[in-house]
Amino acid sequence: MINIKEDEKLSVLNHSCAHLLAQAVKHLYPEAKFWVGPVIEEGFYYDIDLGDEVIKEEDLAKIEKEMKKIAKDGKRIIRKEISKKEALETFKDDPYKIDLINRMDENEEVISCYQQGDFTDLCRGPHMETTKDLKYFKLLKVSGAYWKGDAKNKMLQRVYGICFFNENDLQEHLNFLEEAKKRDHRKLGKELGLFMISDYGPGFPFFLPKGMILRNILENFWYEEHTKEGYEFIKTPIMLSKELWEVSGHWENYRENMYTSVIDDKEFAIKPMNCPGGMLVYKNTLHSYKDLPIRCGELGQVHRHEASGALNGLFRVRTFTQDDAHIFMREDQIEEEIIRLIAFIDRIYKIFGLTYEIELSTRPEDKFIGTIESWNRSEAILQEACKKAGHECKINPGDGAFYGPKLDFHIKDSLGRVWQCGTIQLDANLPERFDLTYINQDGTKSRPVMLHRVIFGSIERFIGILIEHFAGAFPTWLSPVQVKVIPVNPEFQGDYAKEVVSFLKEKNIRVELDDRNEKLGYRLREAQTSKVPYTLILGDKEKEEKIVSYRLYGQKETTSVTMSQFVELILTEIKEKSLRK
RNA sequence: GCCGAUAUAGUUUAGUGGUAAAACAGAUCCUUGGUAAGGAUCAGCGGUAAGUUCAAUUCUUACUAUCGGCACCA
Repeated sequence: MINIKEDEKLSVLNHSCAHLLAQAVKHLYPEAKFWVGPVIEEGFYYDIDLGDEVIKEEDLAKIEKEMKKIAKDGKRIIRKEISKKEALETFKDDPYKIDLINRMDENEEVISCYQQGDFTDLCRGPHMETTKDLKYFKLLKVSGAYWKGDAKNKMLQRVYGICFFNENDLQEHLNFLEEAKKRDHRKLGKELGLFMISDYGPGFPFFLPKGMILRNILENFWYEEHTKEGYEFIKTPIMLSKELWEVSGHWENYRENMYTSVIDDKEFAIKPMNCPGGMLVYKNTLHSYKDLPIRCGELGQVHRHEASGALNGLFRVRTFTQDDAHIFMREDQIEEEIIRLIAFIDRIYKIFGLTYEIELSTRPEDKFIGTIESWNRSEAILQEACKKAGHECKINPGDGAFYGPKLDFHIKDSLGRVWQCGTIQLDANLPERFDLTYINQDGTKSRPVMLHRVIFGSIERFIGILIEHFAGAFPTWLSPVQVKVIPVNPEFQGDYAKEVVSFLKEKNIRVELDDRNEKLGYRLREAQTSKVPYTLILGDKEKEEKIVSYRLYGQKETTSVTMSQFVELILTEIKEKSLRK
């Protein structure tokens, strides 16, 4: 996927296109007031206040037409430098621009503007020389957007677009958007029978039999890998009393997202996170310094009341299963444990063919518990460990959890889109709140520190990402159906087909027989559209010679091998968790 | 939650102020086929609730859900 922001020339082009958009909007809606029009990874947008008027999807064509007209006229884009006073005068009719000017640095005495024909905009630049260069653009969508990104503010209208230097690049980008649409996990999830969401439970997904196979494989894989890494496992209750959430700080900091209920006059909350339960498990027994680190994993189902507008297939749901674990350590073990964890996460992502970047999210401005000193210390430790693990680490200020800073893993899928999945959160606060201790060599008590961490993030979201990443054509080890067996004529080779099916089933291969009275071509086609990795075609030749002819997903030709050769081939592929070519 | 759009069969869509259509999928049958799309027959539909109207799937309103964003976030 193209990142406009990272390409200097494309950035300038798109920035100029944003001005062109504003100019066209001004022509069509003279009352329009303008906030800002920055370049983003996928093009540009402009935030506009139209008073009572509304730009709708169908108006975009009209605006585009006006933009083309202005561009064709090809006015020069002229930079002007004026004083703050002059600027306040020039933009006196636009309160948004006045706000921008007043927010500027005291010592920034000279303010730059860019003029093209009848339109002048406040702007640092740089810009293209003339509007003539703006030929290959497309307006993509309109929506509301809060002024200054703050939900307390008024909503402006945001128009998104993208601009390229030639028709080909533009077309390529539009094709990419089409491709992404085809891979939409909501669409594929429906087509492949993986999951559903009912109107009776918005944000509460149902897993269907095929999706359940995928999910069970992922969970078993998770248990296996964590066992190798020295984890032990627990399951904690979904619902716990209000007092617990008061101790953990969730009642104070997270309540608006929690489902609560009164039982026998006592208030309870459904867990939005697994940590407090994990704390209680730790406290259940005494711990020696020799036992640390304790790595305690839980595939824990949490419920969070997410805003209705945030829901999106499996990506944003109201109940999901975190592949959670809490690691309790001595202070001197933190760094080593984090480095080890980063390597673990790296190994897991590689198996799926996913690349990633790490970001450090620091202390939120208002909602946090603990002291600023302890936050600073934790942030420094995370950053240092990340560096020592050989990874660069961008800073994402103010995005930490309320109990601690975190390293976030941003996964890049096969289309180059980015998703946040894994996170490692360093927490010195909850051990304090829950008064966790361990016994030292000299018999005194010390406070452990803990890590919260997930690798998939949520099983649901991760499955959504995998669906889109693989476009529904999962590697064989993950495929709900691994082999489809099709007798050319069920009447003549049906028995042989059944024999083959039961043989494969014995080897724990997930196999389906298609001996419907449908044309061969039709059944083959269906095997392809259901994205099954292997289709076995069994005719008289195969039956007589006791062989099978297999066709790989996405390929036309077939290969004939003996049964045992085929089993060996597929079992090796499953064992090695090979990615499909 | 906010801005905007959408809601018709299992799915994808068409169409209409006079009582709903197609394709695919499904069922039964004919066709017994080496890389989908021959035939016959059948079954199935207007998110919910109000309002306007002689008459509403069609117009209006509210609600609900979904989609594109914003805000929030695993």
